[in-house]
Amino acid sequence: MEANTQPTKITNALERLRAVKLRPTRQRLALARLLFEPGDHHVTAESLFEQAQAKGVRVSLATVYNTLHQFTSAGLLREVVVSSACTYFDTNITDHHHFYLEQDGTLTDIDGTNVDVRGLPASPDGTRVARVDVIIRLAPHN
Amino acid sequence: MEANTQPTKITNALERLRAVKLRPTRQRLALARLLFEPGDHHVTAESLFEQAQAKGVRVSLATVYNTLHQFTSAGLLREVVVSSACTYFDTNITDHHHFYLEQDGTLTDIDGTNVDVRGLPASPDGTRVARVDVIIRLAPHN
DNA sequence: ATAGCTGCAAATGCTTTGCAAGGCC
DNA sequence: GGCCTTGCAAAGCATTTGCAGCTAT
Repeated sequence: MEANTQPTKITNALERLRAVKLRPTRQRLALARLLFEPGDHHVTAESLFEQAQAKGVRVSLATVYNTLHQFTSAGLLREVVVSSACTYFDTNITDHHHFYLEQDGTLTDIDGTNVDVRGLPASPDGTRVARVDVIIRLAPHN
Repeated sequence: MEANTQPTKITNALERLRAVKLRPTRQRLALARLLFEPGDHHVTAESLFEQAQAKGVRVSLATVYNTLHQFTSAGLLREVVVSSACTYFDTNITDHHHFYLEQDGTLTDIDGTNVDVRGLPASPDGTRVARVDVIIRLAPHN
Protein backbone atom coordinates (compact mmCIF):
# COMPACT_ATOMS: atom_id res chain seq x y z
CA MET A 1 0.00 0.00 0.00
CA GLU A 2 3.05 2.22 0.33
CA ALA A 3 5.47 3.33 -2.37
CA ASN A 4 8.93 4.32 -1.20
CA THR A 5 9.71 6.03 -4.46
CA GLN A 6 7.39 8.92 -3.92
CA PRO A 7 9.25 12.17 -4.57
CA THR A 8 7.48 14.40 -2.08
CA LYS A 9 4.77 12.75 -0.14
CA ILE A 10 2.47 15.47 1.07
CA THR A 11 0.92 14.53 4.34
CA ASN A 12 -0.14 17.97 5.38
CA ALA A 13 -3.66 18.96 4.44
CA LEU A 14 -2.71 22.58 3.88
CA GLU A 15 0.12 21.71 1.54
CA ARG A 16 -2.09 19.38 -0.42
CA LEU A 17 -4.62 22.10 -1.01
CA ARG A 18 -1.94 24.57 -2.01
CA ALA A 19 -0.38 22.02 -4.33
CA VAL A 20 -3.60 21.81 -6.32
CA LYS A 21 -4.42 25.50 -5.97
CA LEU A 22 -7.58 25.13 -3.96
CA ARG A 23 -8.10 27.88 -1.45
CA PRO A 24 -7.56 26.37 1.99
CA THR A 25 -10.82 27.20 3.63
CA ARG A 26 -11.79 25.91 7.03
CA GLN A 27 -14.13 23.31 5.48
CA ARG A 28 -11.67 22.04 2.91
CA LEU A 29 -8.91 21.79 5.48
CA ALA A 30 -11.10 19.86 7.85
CA LEU A 31 -12.28 17.48 5.13
CA ALA A 32 -8.73 17.06 3.83
CA ARG A 33 -7.61 16.03 7.29
CA LEU A 34 -10.42 13.55 7.64
CA LEU A 35 -9.58 12.16 4.23
CA PHE A 36 -5.81 12.07 4.15
CA GLU A 37 -4.57 11.75 7.70
CA PRO A 38 -6.00 8.30 8.44
CA GLY A 39 -4.29 6.69 5.44
CA ASP A 40 -5.98 4.97 2.51
CA HIS A 41 -9.69 4.51 2.84
CA HIS A 42 -12.99 4.90 1.05
CA VAL A 43 -15.76 7.34 1.73
CA THR A 44 -19.11 8.38 0.42
CA ALA A 45 -20.36 11.94 0.65
CA GLU A 46 -22.68 10.81 3.38
CA SER A 47 -20.05 8.95 5.40
CA LEU A 48 -17.61 11.85 5.22
CA PHE A 49 -20.35 14.24 6.24
CA GLU A 50 -21.14 12.10 9.27
CA GLN A 51 -17.48 11.88 10.17
CA ALA A 52 -17.23 15.62 10.00
CA GLN A 53 -20.24 16.05 12.22
CA ALA A 54 -18.91 13.54 14.71
CA LYS A 55 -15.74 15.60 14.96
CA GLY A 56 -17.72 18.78 15.36
CA VAL A 57 -16.72 20.20 11.99
CA ARG A 58 -19.37 22.58 10.72
CA VAL A 59 -19.86 21.81 7.07
CA SER A 60 -22.89 21.26 4.88
CA LEU A 61 -23.56 18.13 2.87
CA ALA A 62 -23.56 20.20 -0.32
CA THR A 63 -20.07 21.40 0.47
CA VAL A 64 -18.96 17.83 1.12
CA TYR A 65 -20.21 16.83 -2.32
CA ASN A 66 -18.61 19.81 -3.96
CA THR A 67 -15.34 19.28 -2.12
CA LEU A 68 -15.16 15.60 -3.02
CA HIS A 69 -15.55 16.48 -6.67
CA GLN A 70 -13.05 19.29 -6.50
CA PHE A 71 -10.55 16.96 -4.86
CA THR A 72 -11.24 14.36 -7.51
CA SER A 73 -10.77 16.83 -10.36
CA ALA A 74 -7.57 17.95 -8.71
CA GLY A 75 -6.32 14.37 -8.57
CA LEU A 76 -6.34 14.07 -4.79
CA LEU A 77 -9.10 11.48 -4.86
CA ARG A 78 -10.36 8.82 -7.19
CA GLU A 79 -13.95 8.01 -7.85
CA VAL A 80 -14.86 4.33 -7.67
CA VAL A 81 -17.96 3.23 -9.53
CA VAL A 82 -19.18 -0.04 -8.08
CA SER A 83 -22.81 0.55 -7.32
CA SER A 84 -25.53 2.66 -8.77
CA ALA A 85 -26.74 3.28 -5.24
CA CYS A 86 -24.04 5.77 -4.34
CA THR A 87 -20.66 7.17 -5.27
CA TYR A 88 -17.48 6.11 -3.50
CA PHE A 89 -14.28 8.09 -3.32
CA ASP A 90 -10.89 6.54 -2.68
CA THR A 91 -8.01 8.35 -1.05
CA ASN A 92 -5.67 5.85 -2.65
CA ILE A 93 -4.86 7.30 -6.06
CA THR A 94 -2.22 4.78 -7.01
CA ASP A 95 -2.82 2.04 -9.56
CA HIS A 96 -5.00 -0.52 -7.84
CA HIS A 97 -8.25 -2.44 -7.94
CA HIS A 98 -11.08 -3.35 -5.61
CA PHE A 99 -12.90 -6.05 -3.79
CA TYR A 100 -16.50 -5.06 -3.36
CA LEU A 101 -18.68 -6.82 -0.83
CA GLU A 102 -22.14 -6.12 -2.14
CA GLN A 103 -23.67 -7.36 1.07
CA ASP A 104 -22.61 -4.32 3.06
CA GLY A 105 -21.14 -2.00 0.46
CA THR A 106 -17.58 -2.47 1.69
CA LEU A 107 -14.62 -1.69 -0.55
CA THR A 108 -11.13 -3.14 -0.09
CA ASP A 109 -8.08 -2.17 -2.11
CA ILE A 110 -6.11 -4.63 -4.19
CA ASP A 111 -2.64 -3.39 -4.96
CA GLY A 112 -2.27 -3.08 -8.71
CA THR A 113 1.42 -3.82 -9.04
CA ASN A 114 0.94 -7.58 -9.05
CA VAL A 115 -2.25 -7.64 -11.04
CA ASP A 116 -2.03 -8.22 -14.73
CA VAL A 117 -4.92 -8.26 -17.16
CA ARG A 118 -4.09 -10.27 -20.26
CA GLY A 119 -5.79 -10.87 -23.51
CA LEU A 120 -7.51 -7.55 -23.89
CA PRO A 121 -8.14 -6.41 -27.44
CA ALA A 122 -6.72 -3.11 -28.65
CA SER A 123 -8.73 0.02 -27.95
CA PRO A 124 -11.13 0.99 -30.70
CA ASP A 125 -9.97 3.58 -33.22
CA GLY A 126 -9.90 7.12 -31.96
CA THR A 127 -9.71 6.08 -28.35
CA ARG A 128 -7.08 5.36 -25.75
CA VAL A 129 -7.29 3.59 -22.44
CA ALA A 130 -7.97 6.08 -19.69
CA ARG A 131 -8.07 3.50 -16.95
CA VAL A 132 -8.61 -0.18 -16.34
CA ASP A 133 -10.91 -0.94 -13.46
CA VAL A 134 -11.05 -4.42 -12.04
CA ILE A 135 -13.81 -5.03 -9.53
CA ILE A 136 -14.04 -8.33 -7.74
CA ARG A 137 -17.60 -8.63 -6.55
CA LEU A 138 -17.78 -10.72 -3.43
CA ALA A 139 -20.67 -12.62 -1.94
CA PRO A 140 -20.85 -14.31 1.44
CA HIS A 141 -19.16 -17.69 1.35
CA ASN A 142 -21.58 -20.44 0.27
CA MET B 1 -35.59 -15.30 -8.41
CA GLU B 2 -32.98 -17.90 -9.31
CA ALA B 3 -30.72 -17.69 -12.34
CA ASN B 4 -31.35 -20.33 -14.92
CA THR B 5 -28.52 -22.03 -16.69
CA GLN B 6 -29.88 -22.74 -20.10
CA PRO B 7 -28.19 -25.50 -22.04
CA THR B 8 -29.74 -24.63 -25.37
CA LYS B 9 -29.95 -21.14 -26.72
CA ILE B 10 -33.45 -19.81 -26.54
CA THR B 11 -34.17 -17.24 -29.17
CA ASN B 12 -37.89 -17.04 -28.85
CA ALA B 13 -39.17 -14.36 -26.51
CA LEU B 14 -42.10 -16.44 -25.37
CA GLU B 15 -39.95 -19.44 -24.57
CA ARG B 16 -37.53 -17.29 -22.65
CA LEU B 17 -40.26 -15.96 -20.46
CA ARG B 18 -41.67 -19.39 -19.87
CA ALA B 19 -38.23 -20.74 -19.10
CA VAL B 20 -37.88 -18.32 -16.22
CA LYS B 21 -41.52 -18.54 -15.18
CA LEU B 22 -42.48 -14.98 -15.92
CA ARG B 23 -46.00 -14.62 -17.17
CA PRO B 24 -45.79 -13.65 -20.85
CA THR B 25 -47.75 -10.45 -20.83
CA ARG B 26 -47.95 -8.19 -23.83
CA GLN B 27 -45.43 -5.77 -22.34
CA ARG B 28 -42.90 -8.39 -21.32
CA LEU B 29 -43.11 -10.09 -24.69
CA ALA B 30 -42.62 -6.84 -26.55
CA LEU B 31 -39.67 -5.86 -24.38
CA ALA B 32 -38.17 -9.34 -24.65
CA ARG B 33 -38.32 -9.08 -28.42
CA LEU B 34 -36.68 -5.68 -28.41
CA LEU B 35 -34.00 -7.02 -26.10
CA PHE B 36 -33.22 -10.46 -27.45
CA GLU B 37 -34.02 -10.48 -31.12
CA PRO B 38 -31.40 -7.97 -32.27
CA GLY B 39 -28.51 -9.90 -30.66
CA ASP B 40 -26.16 -8.71 -27.95
CA HIS B 41 -26.53 -5.09 -27.02
CA HIS B 42 -26.81 -2.70 -24.11
CA VAL B 43 -29.78 -0.70 -22.99
CA THR B 44 -30.84 1.67 -20.30
CA ALA B 45 -34.39 1.86 -19.03
CA GLU B 46 -34.77 5.10 -20.91
CA SER B 47 -33.35 3.80 -24.19
CA LEU B 48 -35.50 0.69 -24.11
CA PHE B 49 -38.54 2.78 -23.32
CA GLU B 50 -37.85 4.99 -26.32
CA GLN B 51 -37.33 1.98 -28.53
CA ALA B 52 -40.64 0.60 -27.40
CA GLN B 53 -42.38 3.87 -28.12
CA ALA B 54 -40.77 4.10 -31.53
CA LYS B 55 -42.20 0.68 -32.33
CA GLY B 56 -45.59 1.66 -31.05
CA VAL B 57 -45.46 -0.62 -28.02
CA ARG B 58 -47.63 0.74 -25.26
CA VAL B 59 -45.67 0.35 -22.05
CA SER B 60 -44.89 2.64 -19.17
CA LEU B 61 -41.43 3.61 -18.04
CA ALA B 62 -42.14 2.09 -14.63
CA THR B 63 -42.90 -1.23 -16.26
CA VAL B 64 -39.69 -1.01 -18.26
CA TYR B 65 -37.73 -0.55 -15.05
CA ASN B 66 -39.56 -3.36 -13.34
CA THR B 67 -39.18 -5.66 -16.31
CA LEU B 68 -35.46 -5.00 -16.65
CA HIS B 69 -34.99 -5.94 -13.03
CA GLN B 70 -37.18 -9.01 -13.30
CA PHE B 71 -35.21 -10.16 -16.34
CA THR B 72 -31.98 -9.50 -14.48
CA SER B 73 -33.10 -11.48 -11.44
CA ALA B 74 -34.16 -14.25 -13.76
CA GLY B 75 -30.73 -14.31 -15.36
CA LEU B 76 -31.86 -13.11 -18.76
CA LEU B 77 -29.96 -9.86 -18.43
CA ARG B 78 -26.89 -8.63 -16.67
CA GLU B 79 -26.53 -5.29 -14.99
CA VAL B 80 -23.41 -3.34 -15.88
CA VAL B 81 -22.26 -0.73 -13.41
CA VAL B 82 -20.04 1.78 -15.16
CA SER B 83 -21.49 5.13 -14.30
CA SER B 84 -23.41 6.52 -11.42
CA ALA B 85 -25.49 8.49 -13.90
CA CYS B 86 -27.59 5.56 -15.04
CA THR B 87 -27.91 1.81 -15.06
CA TYR B 88 -27.03 -0.27 -18.09
CA PHE B 89 -28.34 -3.72 -18.86
CA ASP B 90 -26.57 -6.17 -21.11
CA THR B 91 -28.32 -8.87 -23.10
CA ASN B 92 -25.02 -10.74 -23.25
CA ILE B 93 -24.95 -12.86 -20.12
CA THR B 94 -21.84 -14.83 -20.97
CA ASP B 95 -18.52 -14.21 -19.27
CA HIS B 96 -17.19 -10.99 -20.73
CA HIS B 97 -15.96 -7.50 -19.98
CA HIS B 98 -16.49 -3.98 -21.29
CA PHE B 99 -15.02 -1.01 -22.99
CA TYR B 100 -16.73 2.12 -21.77
CA LEU B 101 -16.43 5.33 -23.72
CA GLU B 102 -17.19 7.93 -21.08
CA GLN B 103 -17.53 10.60 -23.72
CA ASP B 104 -20.85 9.33 -24.99
CA GLY B 105 -21.75 6.56 -22.55
CA THR B 106 -21.13 3.78 -25.09
CA LEU B 107 -20.49 0.22 -23.98
CA THR B 108 -18.73 -2.42 -26.07
CA ASP B 109 -18.33 -6.05 -25.13
CA ILE B 110 -14.98 -7.73 -24.72
CA ASP B 111 -15.21 -11.48 -24.97
CA GLY B 112 -14.06 -12.99 -21.72
CA THR B 113 -12.63 -16.24 -22.99
CA ASN B 114 -9.28 -14.71 -23.88
CA VAL B 115 -9.06 -12.35 -20.96
CA ASP B 116 -7.15 -13.46 -17.92
CA VAL B 117 -6.70 -11.51 -14.74
CA ARG B 118 -3.59 -12.60 -12.86
CA GLY B 119 -2.09 -11.79 -9.53
CA LEU B 120 -5.29 -11.27 -7.62
CA PRO B 121 -5.13 -12.02 -3.92
CA ALA B 122 -7.44 -14.62 -2.42
CA SER B 123 -10.92 -13.51 -1.42
CA PRO B 124 -11.21 -12.36 2.16
CA ASP B 125 -12.41 -14.92 4.70
CA GLY B 126 -16.07 -15.71 4.57
CA THR B 127 -16.44 -14.51 1.00
CA ARG B 128 -16.29 -15.96 -2.47
CA VAL B 129 -15.93 -14.30 -5.83
CA ALA B 130 -19.35 -13.63 -7.29
CA ARG B 131 -18.02 -11.98 -10.42
CA VAL B 132 -14.98 -10.22 -11.81
CA ASP B 133 -15.76 -7.08 -13.73
CA VAL B 134 -13.14 -5.52 -15.92
CA ILE B 135 -13.99 -2.12 -17.30
CA ILE B 136 -11.68 -0.43 -19.74
CA ARG B 137 -12.47 3.24 -19.57
CA LEU B 138 -11.75 4.92 -22.86
CA ALA B 139 -11.07 8.52 -23.66
CA PRO B 140 -10.94 10.11 -27.10
CA HIS B 141 -7.70 10.44 -29.11
CA ASN B 142 -4.71 8.09 -29.84
C1' DA C 1 -11.58 44.82 -2.51
C1' DT C 2 -12.91 40.93 -4.76
C1' DA C 3 -12.89 36.57 -6.52
C1' DG C 4 -13.86 32.48 -4.61
C1' DC C 5 -16.51 29.57 -1.00
C1' DT C 6 -20.23 28.06 1.80
C1' DG C 7 -24.85 27.03 3.43
C1' DC C 8 -29.40 26.45 2.80
C1' DA C 9 -33.14 25.01 0.44
C1' DA C 10 -35.07 24.10 -3.75
C1' DA C 11 -34.46 21.65 -7.88
C1' DT C 12 -32.96 17.74 -10.51
C1' DG C 13 -32.78 13.19 -12.51
C1' DC C 14 -33.02 8.47 -12.15
C1' DT C 15 -35.49 5.00 -10.01
C1' DT C 16 -39.04 2.85 -7.00
C1' DT C 17 -43.57 2.31 -5.08
C1' DG C 18 -48.72 2.48 -3.80
C1' DC C 19 -52.79 1.46 -5.45
C1' DA C 20 -56.67 0.98 -8.57
C1' DA C 21 -57.73 -1.01 -12.96
C1' DG C 22 -56.73 -4.52 -16.26
C1' DG C 23 -55.08 -9.06 -18.12
C1' DC C 24 -53.53 -14.01 -17.99
C1' DC C 25 -54.34 -18.82 -16.55
C1' DG D 1 -62.30 -16.00 -10.28
C1' DG D 2 -58.16 -15.10 -8.46
C1' DC D 3 -53.73 -13.62 -8.67
C1' DC D 4 -50.27 -11.46 -11.15
C1' DT D 5 -49.20 -7.11 -13.94
C1' DT D 6 -49.59 -2.64 -15.41
C1' DG D 7 -49.98 2.35 -15.44
C1' DC D 8 -49.96 6.50 -13.45
C1' DA D 9 -48.59 9.64 -10.34
C1' DA D 10 -46.44 10.41 -6.27
C1' DA D 11 -42.65 9.42 -3.50
C1' DG D 12 -37.73 8.49 -2.72
C1' DC D 13 -32.82 9.19 -2.87
C1' DA D 14 -28.51 10.67 -4.00
C1' DT D 15 -26.72 14.52 -5.94
C1' DT D 16 -26.56 19.32 -7.96
C1' DT D 17 -27.54 24.12 -8.19
C1' DG D 18 -29.04 29.14 -7.36
C1' DC D 19 -28.08 32.68 -4.72
C1' DA D 20 -27.28 35.56 -0.68
C1' DG D 21 -23.89 36.05 2.65
C1' DC D 22 -19.12 35.01 4.16
C1' DT D 23 -13.90 34.53 3.77
C1' DA D 24 -9.20 34.06 2.17
C1' DT D 25 -5.78 36.72 -0.04
